[in-house]
Amino acid sequence: MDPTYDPAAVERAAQEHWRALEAYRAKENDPRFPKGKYYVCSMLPYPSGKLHMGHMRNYTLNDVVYRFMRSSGYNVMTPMGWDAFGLPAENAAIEKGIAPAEWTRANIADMKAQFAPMGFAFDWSREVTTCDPGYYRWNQWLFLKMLEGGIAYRKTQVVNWDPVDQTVLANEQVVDGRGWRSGAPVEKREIPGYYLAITRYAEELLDEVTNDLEGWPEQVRTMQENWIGRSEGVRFAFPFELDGKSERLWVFTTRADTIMGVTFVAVAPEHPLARALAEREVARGARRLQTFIEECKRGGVADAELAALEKKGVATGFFVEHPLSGERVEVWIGNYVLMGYGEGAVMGVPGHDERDFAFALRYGLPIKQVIALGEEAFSPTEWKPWYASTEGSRCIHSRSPDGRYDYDGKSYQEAVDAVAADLAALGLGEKRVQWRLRDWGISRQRYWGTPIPIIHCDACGAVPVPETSLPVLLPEDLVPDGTGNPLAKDERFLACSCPKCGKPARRETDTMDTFVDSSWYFMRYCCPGAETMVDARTEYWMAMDQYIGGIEHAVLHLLYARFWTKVMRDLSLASFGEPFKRLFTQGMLLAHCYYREDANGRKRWFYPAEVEQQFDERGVPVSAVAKEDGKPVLYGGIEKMSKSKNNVVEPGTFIRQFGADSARAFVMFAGPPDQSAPWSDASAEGVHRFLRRLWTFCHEQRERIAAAPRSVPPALDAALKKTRHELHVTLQQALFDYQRMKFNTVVSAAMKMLIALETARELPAEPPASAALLREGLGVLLQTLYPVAPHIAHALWVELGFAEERGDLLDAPMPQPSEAALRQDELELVVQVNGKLRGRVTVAAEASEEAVKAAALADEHVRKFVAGKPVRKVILVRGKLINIVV
RNA sequence: GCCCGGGUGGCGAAACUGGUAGACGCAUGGGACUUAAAAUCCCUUGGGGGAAACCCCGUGCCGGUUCGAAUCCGGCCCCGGGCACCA
Repeated sequence: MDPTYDPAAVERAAQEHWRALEAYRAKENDPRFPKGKYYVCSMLPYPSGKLHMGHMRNYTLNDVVYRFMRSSGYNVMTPMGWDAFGLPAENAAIEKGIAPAEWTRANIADMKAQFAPMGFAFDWSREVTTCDPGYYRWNQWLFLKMLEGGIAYRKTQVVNWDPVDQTVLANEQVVDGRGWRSGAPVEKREIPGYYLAITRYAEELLDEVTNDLEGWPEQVRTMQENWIGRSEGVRFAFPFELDGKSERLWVFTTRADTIMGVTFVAVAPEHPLARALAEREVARGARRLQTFIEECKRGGVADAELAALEKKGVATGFFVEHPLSGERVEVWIGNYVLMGYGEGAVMGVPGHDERDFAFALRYGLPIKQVIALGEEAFSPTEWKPWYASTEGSRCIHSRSPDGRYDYDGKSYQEAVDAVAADLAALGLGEKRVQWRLRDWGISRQRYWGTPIPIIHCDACGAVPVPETSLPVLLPEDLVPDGTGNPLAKDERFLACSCPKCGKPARRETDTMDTFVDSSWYFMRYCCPGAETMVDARTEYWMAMDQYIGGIEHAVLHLLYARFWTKVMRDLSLASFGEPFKRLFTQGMLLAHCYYREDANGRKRWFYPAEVEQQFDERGVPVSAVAKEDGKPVLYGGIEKMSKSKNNVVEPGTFIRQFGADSARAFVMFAGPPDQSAPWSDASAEGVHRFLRRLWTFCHEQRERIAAAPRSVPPALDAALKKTRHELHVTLQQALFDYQRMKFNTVVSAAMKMLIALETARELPAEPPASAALLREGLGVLLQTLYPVAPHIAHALWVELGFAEERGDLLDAPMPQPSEAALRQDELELVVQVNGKLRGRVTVAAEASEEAVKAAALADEHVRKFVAGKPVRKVILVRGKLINIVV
């Protein structure tokens, strides 16, 4: 055994050992694992080319779960793949002039090589690359099935349009309302596209996320619930006449109880009525409405952008009829009304809706109070939150002029019911459940994605590509130039014949949203090489037992994957409707950043390695200087690792110096895995010191351990007993923390175990008992540490002879705390007086309540604080504390 | 703007269901070893007061519930994630 810890040698040897065994190759129904399967998977990475410490943290988490579950007796499988389609490859192509395919494949090779030294337990035989035709053909195939089943359909969508580059822009590519390359103001443009009817599954998606997904974080469940957004309300119509025709303007409201407070209606700029009124106005020679609608087209389509807009509107001078009061209500066009939600029109009740209130104040519209809450005073100039209250509210001034409809005195629910019934009787409305969720638009006017398998024929229209002609291959040699979609300029791709009539036709040039790729890749991992989309092996591994990924995917990806799974279930491709039993959302890895500003205010960011931090005598960081010139740099705080701030920490250098185990252990130790944590070289070296100390200790003790008895004798002296107690309490906590995925405290536990054992080394106990305890303790320590730092654990496990006795660490069962070691004869209790800590007493474990009280009151320190005052109450918390209230 | 999180020493954090705030680690200061440095080891380290025993204050801010609050409730401030074409 090498007396000094050489991580490179240790890691090479351990990896070679497990490679030779093909240790991570998972087989269905493997008889070695009677507890059954366990499928753990991390969200697949985008192959950007550079692996950073953030990846390291994510996949270490995954690996720790793998190893812990395997040590617990499960047939564990963990795969890896690449989310290979997407925008960054096109951007790289524009910048470097190389085809996205080439760039992407080179990146994958690079990243795979960078993964190698980390020792992750991936079963690479299951690798999925989403830009491979063997994968994306099934996106196309399922899309065709969805078309057949009516789940996929075509309608218009609104996109960001760059008028200079003649290109559709992603929201990300719109910066301050302008195209990021051209700088031209972005416009909204309507174009046709394909949609998937996720709203058909809204009820089920909501119901299951609320009631069934108990293994999911509460916050993600809440976010999805709110996203799906079920609301009960009333859909009703304002009748009107236009050009002699009777028409209806439909709206949806959750506040039908305020219907008598309507003083205007607002429609979206894209609403057919808005267009009709604008055209009518143009015919009369005015362009006020047209101008406003044009104005609303400015800017992008991102909801965050729209929501932040100043609420503006324009009166149309056109009136509709209030369905109950019969009053004339003016139609406005409002920039805040979304065509995609509800009916694209809303009733305006300024008295009881904050947004309408502000709108009415701005444009001098009447504000009518129709709800009262107790004695609260209503002011038409100042908004108060109770105006929108539904609890304890009563309708007032809610009587139609003809007296036919009267809701005065009714509560929220009574009024809603009555209004809905009255509208229904008129045939002008009914109760309705409205979803916030919108159908999923999957068409992208981009090259690097799955081609949508449609052929456009002048005679037959949009014709699906026959199943037998799949996959529609994406040409891999095109180089986008930032204007338009290169597929639309590629004659080889475009030219085809209509599957229906055989005449020359054109291929659809839109590709699919990359969320399609990530909606089912985890099922494909289960069945490498399958000739169908999925097969029986998928049924074995799915549903996934533990899914791990970033919180940023809480809604979109996770909702789409759930939807996709349900569609597959309904097509009899899966027996399960929910893909992920347990979900863990990991936090980001952050890093310090440093900069200097030049005369023009431009920032130059320094790599952390170029900077030296200086501290005052109390350890408070005071300033940082650049190593190159010794002059100060400014501290930019702890930020998300990004290229632009030069604070991306790459694992390579650290691993070469300190080893993968140190890097793995530190990223686990840095903080709770579900929260963001900063990378720090100094702290990481601290973890490395721990591993080195462990190695040295094992080396020192190896002969004593070799000669030690295999089990700890039942009778131990007090000092050994105490050490063993500490060890097993720590083990118990570590096992609990493994289960709840708090791996930071697992690393702490391993450190505490080493401290306890180092202390035990000094104990003057009789040699065999203390050697036996050391042996037991190191065995426990190595197994506790193993999932986090597998290589060093493996090496020491072998060196200390555990492998010979108990087999390979991979499959050695996790140790369990011993009841005997956990038991204590005496307990130390904290004594509080009026809730403040005033003393401690040691009592026998099974001492009676009376005896404990007596002991506490006898403590001289406690007596000082009780000091003759009458004891009003004594609270005893078993095994913890006693509180004396005086 | 809307939805969801988070805020504890100089720093990363711990405290499992309301019960000893700061485990474990980093950094800092002091010391040992060394010709020296590195490495290693030991001690100190929330703030204030005190010679000491010990006392007071302290978990973003304000208020409440409780024998007892980092933890529960109400209000506020700040930071982060998402908002449907970044992945």
